[in-house]
Amino acid sequence: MIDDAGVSRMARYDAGQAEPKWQKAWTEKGCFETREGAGHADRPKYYVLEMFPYPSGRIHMGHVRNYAMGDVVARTKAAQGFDVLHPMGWDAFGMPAENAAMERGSHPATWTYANIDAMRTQLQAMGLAIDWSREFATCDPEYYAQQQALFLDFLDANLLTRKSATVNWDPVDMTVLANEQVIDGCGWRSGAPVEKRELTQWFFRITDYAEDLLEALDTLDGWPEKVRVMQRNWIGKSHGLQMRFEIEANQLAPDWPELEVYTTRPDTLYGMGFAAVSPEHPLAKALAEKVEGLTAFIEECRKLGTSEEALEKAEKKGFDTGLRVKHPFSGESFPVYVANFILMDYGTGAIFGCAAHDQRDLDFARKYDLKVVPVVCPADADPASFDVGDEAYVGPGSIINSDFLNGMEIEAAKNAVADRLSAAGMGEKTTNYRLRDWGVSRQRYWGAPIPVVHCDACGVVPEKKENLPVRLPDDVTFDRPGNPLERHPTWKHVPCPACGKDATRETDTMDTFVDSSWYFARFCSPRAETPTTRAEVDRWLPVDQYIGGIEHAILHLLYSRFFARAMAKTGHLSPDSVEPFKALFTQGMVTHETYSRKVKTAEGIERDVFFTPDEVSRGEDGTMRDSDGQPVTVGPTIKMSKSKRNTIDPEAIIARYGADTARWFMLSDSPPERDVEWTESGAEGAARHLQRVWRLVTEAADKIGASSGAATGTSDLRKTTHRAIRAVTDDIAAFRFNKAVAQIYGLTNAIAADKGSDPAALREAVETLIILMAPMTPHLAEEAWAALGHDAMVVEAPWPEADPDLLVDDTVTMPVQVNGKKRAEIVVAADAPKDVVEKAALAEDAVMKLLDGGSPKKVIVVPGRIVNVVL
RNA sequence: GCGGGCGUAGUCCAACGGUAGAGACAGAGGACUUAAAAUCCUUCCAGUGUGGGUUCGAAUCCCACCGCCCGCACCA
Repeated sequence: MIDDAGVSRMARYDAGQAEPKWQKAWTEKGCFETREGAGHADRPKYYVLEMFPYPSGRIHMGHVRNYAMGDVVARTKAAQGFDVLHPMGWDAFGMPAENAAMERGSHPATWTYANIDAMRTQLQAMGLAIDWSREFATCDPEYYAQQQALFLDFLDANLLTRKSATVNWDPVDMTVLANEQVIDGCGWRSGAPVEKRELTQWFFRITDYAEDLLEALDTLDGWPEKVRVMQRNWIGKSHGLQMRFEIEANQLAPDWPELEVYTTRPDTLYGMGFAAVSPEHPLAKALAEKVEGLTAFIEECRKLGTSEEALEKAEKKGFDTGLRVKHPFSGESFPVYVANFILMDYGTGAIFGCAAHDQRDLDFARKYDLKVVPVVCPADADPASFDVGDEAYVGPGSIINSDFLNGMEIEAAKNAVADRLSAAGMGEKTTNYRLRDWGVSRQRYWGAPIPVVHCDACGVVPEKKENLPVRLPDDVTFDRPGNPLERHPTWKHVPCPACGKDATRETDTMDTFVDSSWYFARFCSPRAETPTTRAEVDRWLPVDQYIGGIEHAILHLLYSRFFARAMAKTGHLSPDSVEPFKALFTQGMVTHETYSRKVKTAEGIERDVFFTPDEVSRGEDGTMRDSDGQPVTVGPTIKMSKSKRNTIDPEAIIARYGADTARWFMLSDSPPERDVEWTESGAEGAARHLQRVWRLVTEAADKIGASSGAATGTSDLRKTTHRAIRAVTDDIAAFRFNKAVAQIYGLTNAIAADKGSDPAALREAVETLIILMAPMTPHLAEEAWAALGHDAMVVEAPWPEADPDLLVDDTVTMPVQVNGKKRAEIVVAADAPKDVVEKAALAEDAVMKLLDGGSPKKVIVVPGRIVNVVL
């Protein structure tokens, strides 16, 4: 940027100089520190929280957007008289720190805390209104000590269980994953296909709360419907029947007199064609020892399991075990298969197959030539001839081919079957959930150690609370895969807390999602010697506004809801705080164009090579790579990502334009829930606007001088000012930051266009502009506020109130439609009665011409809005 | 396949069922300047994805279809 002559250089707003100055001023005055204890109990509380970052080392534009939004809320609420809690911390445990340690031969803590320092500096450069005195990282022993205390309390309250289970094993990260962390059959972090393993693990009993977590979703009206739907589906409640089939006498499985299945369609019991169990079903395992080929089949299923399945569009495969079950009513005999499409995780891991009314069962039956009997007949079909082809019929209808059920509707038939089976002691109605217990054991170092000891004599013994924290040892190595805690020479050898004999520590650590499931509560009293202090959590929780990415719609948000319930049960939270987040806002992503070229590798494979925005320039002939002057392909606008190299570094933007510009641009244009595209021209436009505001303010400061009388009258400028107050206030409250920004542009334009307003009205307009902008561009606002002669800071200024008298007009311009088409405009008094408005409309030339002397069929007058004349 | 969302100027986006345009970006012209930058002024551009319906009146409500995005996905 070329510097200009001295005069205009003086006039320019220098963000690089102003921003650190005001950040220092805020910090010195403790503007954002929220007091504990009595605090500001006279003021209503407001807790605003953005999802805390993982300390990867650098902030990205997604952070800028997220924290800019939260900051607008925090600053606006503070100006509106709320006692605001707006803290920040670090979600600091997890695999990347271990990976970094492996690569660099250093310690995860070194890497993590260095990253935290770097990111704190970057976040502070954004000028966020954060109470940094409450900062903590989840890897601080002070934090995980309290998490271990929670774990022990949960254990005591039967909220935890230790059980052997088939778990998802990530072969790359060499650790267990929760169901929620398996995406398309692959580990959420490593992307490697997940394997099944049998391990003894700690589980939080989240399924005990399945019904509560589901029902309470209806009360979360401050949450996006989308997220509630996703959680509802995840919990996956279904009503059905758990029933038992008698297994016919055989040599193969003499210990198995019956097979238990779960069904939501007991009405189709007479349509049964086969029974099937999961390859992981105990019966399958028992049979595998005796039935030739079954072991191989099960092994094949296990391997295919999850990854290829998606590609191959799930071909149904089965293995006839030779076993047969008896129909409970007809006595008919049906084969039992082991089938690859039966999930062990759901229901009982076994089904009865009704081919005619379930697509999967039909595919399977056609393949193995099994019986297909339609038992539900649609209303418009002939029961005598109704049959299915290759498409199962799943719609409503009446029951056929089903003995005592014939003629019933589906619901009645379900009940009839359930009644008869339960009377015979062969089944009962059950409610089933898709939600599984939350397995939290991880075979990793960089996590909170699970505070239990294994003793040969006493079994699993909880560590004593006074011995917390169970600290991670510092002297560990990462030169080999696996868990360093396991192979540490001394760490795990401890006396049993119960009997004092030699025993072994648990070497598993907790899933990092545990860390983030209660940090919002810890912020209320971050230095307490207990996990929470009731006075503080009772004052602050629930979080009034939580802001973060949609990617946490299930995992983090569901776990946190469970944790709040568990903490309430163990006395760490009020029973009123079981919903930790009163309102949730999920912001969109930050996107950018991509720049690439097709390049052939040595093997002759064509692939894309990407370039960063810094490496290319847009010219008249298209977009070129600077280093070689050759064109690049401008690709789709997608989420900023390292792999596509379409990232913009916030630090560079702040250095170039200032934090206010970055914040302003992030809030402009796109609605916050939608994706926003970062463009160079957009950023420049934002910077230009801030310069313009600065210029208007300094010009106005000259005009206003020292005059300080209150503005009076009803000038256009005053009306515009007060309308902006109303609109911006409403827009910010409703998370319509893009509209608030547009309103501020409107007010800015009005001030720029204003010629003759009196100094008082001009002062009012300019000061309003500054205060309305302050939540978004706080540094510029302070600088401008000072330029107008204020000694106090704008953060201390109260939010303005709109004067209702200035929001209404005396007269309004109303369009006049004839048959829905606009033909004229009339100007009438705002409170003119309908008949006056009607008369004025009908007196318009254009209307009279169309009326042609006749009288209208109807005249609709919407006061203040429109007149429609119907001929 | 199921569920949710979105389609409005060249672009991003506004519009209680009531004049399609608040605002921004980009473009064009002009002013200032030796020139450029910066700044200021003026200005072009769509009738709302498509087809129906409800209504005095539809971008908005309803139905169908098309396109894009996001979840979930053998859940018995």
